[in-house]
Amino acid sequence: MSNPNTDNPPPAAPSDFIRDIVEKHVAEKKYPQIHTRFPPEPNGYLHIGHAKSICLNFGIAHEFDGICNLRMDDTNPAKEDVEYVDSIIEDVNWLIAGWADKNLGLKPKGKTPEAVTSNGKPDFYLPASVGQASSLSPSSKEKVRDRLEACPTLEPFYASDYFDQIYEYAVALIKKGNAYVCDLTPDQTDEYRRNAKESPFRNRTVAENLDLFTRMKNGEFPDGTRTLRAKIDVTAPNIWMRDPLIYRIRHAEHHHTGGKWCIYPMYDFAHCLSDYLEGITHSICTLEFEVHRPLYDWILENLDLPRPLPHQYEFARLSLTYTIMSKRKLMQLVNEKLVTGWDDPRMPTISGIRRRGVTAEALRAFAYNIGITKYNGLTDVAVLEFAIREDLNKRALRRLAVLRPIKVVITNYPEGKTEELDAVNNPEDESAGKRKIPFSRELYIEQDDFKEVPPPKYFRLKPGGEVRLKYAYIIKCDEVVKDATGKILELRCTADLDSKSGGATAARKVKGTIHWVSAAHAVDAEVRLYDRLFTVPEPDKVAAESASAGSSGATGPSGDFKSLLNPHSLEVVTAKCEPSLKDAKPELRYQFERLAYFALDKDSVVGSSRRDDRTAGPAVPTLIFNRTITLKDAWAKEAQKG
RNA sequence: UGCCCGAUGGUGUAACGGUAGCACAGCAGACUCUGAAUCUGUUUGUCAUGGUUCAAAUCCAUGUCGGGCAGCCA
Repeated sequence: MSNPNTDNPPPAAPSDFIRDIVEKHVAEKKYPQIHTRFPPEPNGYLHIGHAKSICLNFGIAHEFDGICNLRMDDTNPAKEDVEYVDSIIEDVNWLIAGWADKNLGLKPKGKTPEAVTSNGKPDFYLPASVGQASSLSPSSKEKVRDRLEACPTLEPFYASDYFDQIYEYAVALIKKGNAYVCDLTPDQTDEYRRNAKESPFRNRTVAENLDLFTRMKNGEFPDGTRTLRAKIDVTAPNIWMRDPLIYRIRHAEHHHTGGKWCIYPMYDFAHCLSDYLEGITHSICTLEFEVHRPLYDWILENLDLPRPLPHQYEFARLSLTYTIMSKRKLMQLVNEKLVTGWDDPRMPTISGIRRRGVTAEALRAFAYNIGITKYNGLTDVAVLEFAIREDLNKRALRRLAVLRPIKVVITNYPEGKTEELDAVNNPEDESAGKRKIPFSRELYIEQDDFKEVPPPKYFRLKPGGEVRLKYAYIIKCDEVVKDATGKILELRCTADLDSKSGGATAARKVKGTIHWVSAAHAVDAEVRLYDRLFTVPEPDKVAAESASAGSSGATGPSGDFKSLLNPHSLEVVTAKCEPSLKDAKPELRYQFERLAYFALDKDSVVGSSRRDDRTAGPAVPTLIFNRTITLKDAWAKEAQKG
């Protein structure tokens, strides 16, 4: 769980066209219970676009007291892997934890609908129709939950668990004369379909089709030599109704079913039936599947399945500025080591976002804020950044840390003296309490907080100028000490020793307040300063343009989005931190005052296992912070104007 | 090219025949021991043209623009 400090109140449930439909169905009592599903293909890591879908599907289940199944849409063994299955489970659990985890549909490990059959029928996890529901008690919902809770080892649903059923449905379609085995090559199939021409194999007998399909299943034919096609209408204006393929031959090991199958159902055939088998009521997907909906309906209707059938609804996928969402391109970044992995904090993956320090609450608030429509828009990444700052502002512990130090000597402060000053942990949350920070004669301040030649409106430290050291004294810069090259070595300052909190001149107004760290007490930390991964707002668009414009050839045929990577997306510094940061905890969030929000990276070694006993070589920082996001910086904007 | 879908300030969304609202961003100011947060104010919008109607962002028609699909991927 991501529970740093405060539990922010959940945002108000949003309203959108899909929720309107669900609400109407609930009012009509059309279904015994609302049942959605989140069906990723395990061929990559989940990204923030999936987070939108997760929040929609689980949000609906949560708001209407329903269930949302997590289902691996794993019908293509060539592209899928257990690594992705595992990451998907982790990411979904993280995102819904403490929110919709009670609405998560899982199943007993190893069970399939067939495996739990009690009367010869598949045992649906929730009623798939009103007719079947009548045999269930009104508390069917609780039964489902009881069943889930009673089983210690639960797992997500897998489309591949239904391969037996789906196969039987295909046979049923053949027997009805609604499907046939086709021997056309891929190229021929393509050509026939484009030209609305019937396959010469379209009118094979049922017996012949049954025989051929059985032999396909038995592995008698090589990949690509035969397919099973639904017999619909090759002249249909919608391409997907022109006798679509529903099974293809793939002699491949499947990550979940192993070597059991050498034929695999296509998405269109597997998906609607998986929805049906799980008793899904609202099958929500993105816009590109809209043209597939007639096929979705056709399959279920032509199998004469009991009604009401699941229904498909489509919404616009998320696009974000300065971000790419294509799994293929993200994988390219990983494979070519342009980032450190799928969970690199610069990646738009859920795992990357999490590692960066963003909380699940913030991500959910973002998903709620952007809404659900059928319009293909481009959301400003600033909306995400706002959600992150809003969340972190409320929960982050304030700390003093100097990223790029300059030494300051307080010449009128006694050598060897140390004071412990009170500092507030979180001004947004009084219950977070206070801590002590040490003050002494030699300090570090931020390089940015001193200017020998200050620009207009600069109210930090300058020669002869005064500034407040947060929680400590007002100091005045008397002297700038430089080396032969003109590099600043240290600033010599005097403090107004009465200006500390409670002191005689504590109320004196100085325009600037800056952060600092006592040099003798400072703790070093590696700080990874992340920035956006791309330099342009629409990397996909630019890449596409350079690709099409580009017989110039320099950027290559795919449009080289990699040339748009921000070379400054990661900068690593060694920061001087106040000593309390020694005890930083991975589950907490920190604000280094006046700078940014940070979270401990998983590479850190913290607590009692800190490697303080290191003997050889330079000290390797064991404290590693990731910059989640900077504070808003009005001064940067002001300085730019000048 | 065929089929499908969409269009409300800079961006994302709401208004479901009856006052065009919210959020982000921007701008200006107040406050501030974080140039943060908070608070106040504020610029900017119904794709176009017709039609229906007492009344249209909303219904209809046409056009324009944008997106999707045309894998034995999902």
